[in-house]
Amino acid sequence: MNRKVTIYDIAREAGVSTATVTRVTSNDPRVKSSTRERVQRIIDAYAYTPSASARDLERGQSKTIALVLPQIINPYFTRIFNSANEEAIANGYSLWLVQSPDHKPIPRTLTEELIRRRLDGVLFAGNIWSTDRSGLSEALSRLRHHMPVVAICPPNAKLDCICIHSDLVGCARLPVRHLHTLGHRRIAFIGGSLLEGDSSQRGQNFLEELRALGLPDDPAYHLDCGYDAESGERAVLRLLSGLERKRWPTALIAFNDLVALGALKQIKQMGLRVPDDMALIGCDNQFFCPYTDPPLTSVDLYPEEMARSAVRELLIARENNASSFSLVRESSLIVRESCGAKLGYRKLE
Amino acid sequence: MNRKVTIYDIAREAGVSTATVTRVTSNDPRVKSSTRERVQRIIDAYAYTPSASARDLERGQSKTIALVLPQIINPYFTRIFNSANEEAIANGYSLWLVQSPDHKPIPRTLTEELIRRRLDGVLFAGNIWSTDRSGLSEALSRLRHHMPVVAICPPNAKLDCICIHSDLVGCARLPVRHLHTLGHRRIAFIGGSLLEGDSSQRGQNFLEELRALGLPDDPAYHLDCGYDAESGERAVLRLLSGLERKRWPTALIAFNDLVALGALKQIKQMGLRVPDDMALIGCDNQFFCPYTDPPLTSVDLYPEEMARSAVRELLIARENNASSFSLVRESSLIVRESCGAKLGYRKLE
DNA sequence: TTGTACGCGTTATCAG
DNA sequence: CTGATAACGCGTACAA
Repeated sequence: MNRKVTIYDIAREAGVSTATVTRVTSNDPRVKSSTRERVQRIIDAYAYTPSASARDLERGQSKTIALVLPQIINPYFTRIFNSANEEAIANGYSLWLVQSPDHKPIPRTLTEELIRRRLDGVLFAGNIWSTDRSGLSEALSRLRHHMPVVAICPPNAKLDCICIHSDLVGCARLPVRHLHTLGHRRIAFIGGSLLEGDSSQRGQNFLEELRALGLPDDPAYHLDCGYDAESGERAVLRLLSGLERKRWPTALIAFNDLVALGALKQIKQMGLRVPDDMALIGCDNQFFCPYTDPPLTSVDLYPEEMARSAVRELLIARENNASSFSLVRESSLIVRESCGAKLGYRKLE
Repeated sequence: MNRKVTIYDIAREAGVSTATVTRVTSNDPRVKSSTRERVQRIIDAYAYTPSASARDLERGQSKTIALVLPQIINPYFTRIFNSANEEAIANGYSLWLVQSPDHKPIPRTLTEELIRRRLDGVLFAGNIWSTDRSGLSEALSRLRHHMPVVAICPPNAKLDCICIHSDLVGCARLPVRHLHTLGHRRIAFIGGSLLEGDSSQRGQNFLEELRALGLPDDPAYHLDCGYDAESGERAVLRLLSGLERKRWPTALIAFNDLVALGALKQIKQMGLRVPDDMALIGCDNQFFCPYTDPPLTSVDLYPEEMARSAVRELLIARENNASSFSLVRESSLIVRESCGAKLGYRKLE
């Protein structure tokens, strides 16, 4: 951890001006090759590396974009990070991962930090628009004042930023239709929230789909709960213990695969078989889906593609700055065994 | 995205010097409260935020440390990130997550970038010391020249940096002893590698433990393979199909829970029951362990605590710069059902 | 092809 | 308590 060697040291040692050193480090062709070699030798000898902060200061930008996530434990977000990271790097940017807890206002310190660093953009993902998140629009508009903002979330005019959204309709329709085709009539939805934030969309669309098919949308058939496995366990227990047996749903749709994982355990624990007694469909098509018992049917929202597009939009928006909504790709149902289809199983009413 | 407002604008508008503005933004007490208020008003009105790069340039440091991971998909690394991130923030630092693929040299561009940014430290985790990673020592020593380096990895003198390591002995001993106590005599180990890199330690310790207990350390009983679920599936297939039935192991230890997940599926697919026909123990105690069927017994290495300590060491090492090895906490066996103990199951030889 | 000189936005120092 | 001014390390016109 020595004294930092600067461009001056190199210039002096090589007997050239700092401008020439810069030309060498930035591969500017306007340098005699003999000079270049000499300078490069000194650079190597001194292990000189230009300072990023000095360059950023000069250029007025950091070549970095931020990804703001509520958490990273859920592998869904991991996939978003990975994909966004790749795309950023491919475009010569760095990605900075920041966490901002769900269901809480975006901390003032966070937005300040983003601005302070003169980031070239921010990408939000994951339940941004929760109702208990006061001051969200203010935070976003303050950010927008300084850099392009893209959110992976349901289209929302209030947000006034570029929204990349997943296929919320398909994501509800696909599993409901599938189960309906298999003969199911009493279908329940667990997890997320019907009232609050982005995630409510999923539940709302589920209800609409039930109505469209003329199925009962009994309020007892949708339970709000959290987003993790434990929530899934509890939700199933609560759902079934609240209904007399003959009104039990024959199929369950979970907000995500984590919830499904918990639900699966609880269903089995209650002595029910999946899919025979209770079909189950999750969402996100996570890595563990093929490995549950039975393997979990799930909806793939293609988060990687969303993240990639989001980064692209961000980079484009640096010129043309407008808010917009766009869907990247329709979701698809990945059929495994937990829904019963693979087993040729057909529910008899 | 307006023209950036600088400290000069604020100073001029408030009729003070830039020094005073700095004093206000940095809460320096040596400012008359009336002046402070006036300046603060202007700052708010203009939404002024000091530039991080200018400050970094002046101070010669970035208040940021890097976490270098081979990947982030494996939730084990997610936990490390989370914990390191928290600890960094608690100390007033930011954490920058960087990926550098396994089994490949650390790219020159990466080390350059770390130095260029004048980071205050680097934290490596995850199979750093793989043999096919040429130039590792060079890369590390180059980094060490500029900033403290801490690695979460088995102690290794060649690395010449601070090593925080997990309890590699306990991590092998615990499951072996446990299975031995339950009556198992033919125990196999799958996943990771016995030859290459950090992960070999795990396999080596496993073998030693077998010998210590006088158990057969048949080479057929340890299979190298990858680190994910698919590897686990394949490993089991390969293991069992290579042995006549009477020589089949009665228990399996997997390199990690992902491998165990795949193994579990394959074992069941072959018509074997877990734990009755084949006991199974994983490693990392991941979130899905309670939700496999049967719930997976696993070893907890407490990666969160390692990461936390690693960050602390890093921050301390900025003064006192020496290489050292240390173990943070002993691992423990989290007993669930896949090993058979909970069921009071006892293997008869 | 090379060098000079200035600006980038802050913070720190020192003088008042 | 406040102000002037010199770094900080680099990129970039502009001049040579």
